Amino acid sequence: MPANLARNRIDTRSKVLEAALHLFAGGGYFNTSVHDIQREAQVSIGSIYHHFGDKEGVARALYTELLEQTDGELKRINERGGSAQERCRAAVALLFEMTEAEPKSMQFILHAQHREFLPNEPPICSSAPFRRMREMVEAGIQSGEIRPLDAMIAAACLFGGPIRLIHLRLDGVLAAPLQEHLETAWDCAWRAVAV
Amino acid sequence: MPANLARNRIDTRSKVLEAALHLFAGGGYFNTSVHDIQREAQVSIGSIYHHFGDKEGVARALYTELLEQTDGELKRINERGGSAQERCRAAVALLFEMTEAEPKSMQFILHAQHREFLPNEPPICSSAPFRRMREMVEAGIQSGEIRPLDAMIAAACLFGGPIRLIHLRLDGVLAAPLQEHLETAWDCAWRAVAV
DNA sequence: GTCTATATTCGGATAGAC
DNA sequence: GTCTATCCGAATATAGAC
Repeated sequence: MPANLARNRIDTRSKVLEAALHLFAGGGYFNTSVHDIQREAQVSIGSIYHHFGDKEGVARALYTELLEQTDGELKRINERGGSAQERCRAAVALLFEMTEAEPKSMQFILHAQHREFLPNEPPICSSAPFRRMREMVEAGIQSGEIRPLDAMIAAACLFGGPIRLIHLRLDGVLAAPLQEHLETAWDCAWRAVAV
Repeated sequence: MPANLARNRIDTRSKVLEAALHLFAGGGYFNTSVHDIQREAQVSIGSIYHHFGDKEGVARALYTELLEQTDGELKRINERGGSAQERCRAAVALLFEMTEAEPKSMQFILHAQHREFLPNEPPICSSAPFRRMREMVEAGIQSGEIRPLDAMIAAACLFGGPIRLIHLRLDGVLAAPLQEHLETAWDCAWRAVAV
């Protein structure tokens, strides 16, 4: 396959996804028309339908792409080894960094109600990244770092505070970058479940 | 004003709101048409526009009504007195009870992205109920029950876990009623911020 | 205040040339 | 693979009788 052909294909595809992310994160899926995406991406509407089938296909591609990316980062944290505490803390740090570096992505992953426009997707909390975070908590329970609670409950209690802060930041309620709150937030989170 | 006239007016209005809540909570605002509401409420579409102006008006009425109701309950908790710890715990218990008793209301208040369809509303976290919960936390900091953190951060850390659990329950990920997790969830939450 | 019928806009999706 | 022009259904909102 000629390189420039592949390049063009990728370019169009990613131009669409980038535009869609921008618009979905800003006004939401339903307030964004395919015509809006087309205009923003500087691509014809025919191309969008050619690549993604329908509007839902754009959202689905974006969703799975972002989740896979996030899951990859979490996987790397796990592979670095260390205690459950260190891994969980690194996960929170990662989410905070992502929120500051890619607020739109975070907005779309965490803040949107996907089931309203991707009816076949399972709830976000049973997606790969969330499962992986739960696994970290399970490991912590096994190793005795975390109190012997139901893993699902413990994960909610551990990550609930940090996730709440991400929501507040995305809503513009918190003025300062999340990193400035990392130490405090992590301290609180860990106290909640530590032995 | 004749009683039956008032009755009818209230009946129509509340029939519409109940139907709208059902549909909004089930499929979301944008997947619900005014015709759907009309059908579900057994009311003419003209009545809906007469009472609420437009579709957004229905959502707004529902939203403010539910928030006021919730805020009223929280206010009563505050008026009962007691330590900040007791009040905050009562707030969590209230939210858990509401989730089980009125899952649709909770879904609509907590889970929906209101800014997508009520563009003029402030974010939910700056609404009256959330403000009131933050005030409870501030009182706890004043009284020395809670560590001297930024009140916004402390509130997020304290209520983040329980709110996360509510989300999980509404998504059908948790099988058991939230009340069964109240003791554990509160214990974790309080450890996060207690002195 | 409530109803039915209707207007109008808009947005998702397709056709078919290049 | 990309483009433009077009179709068509759906959904919001209104008109106007009762």
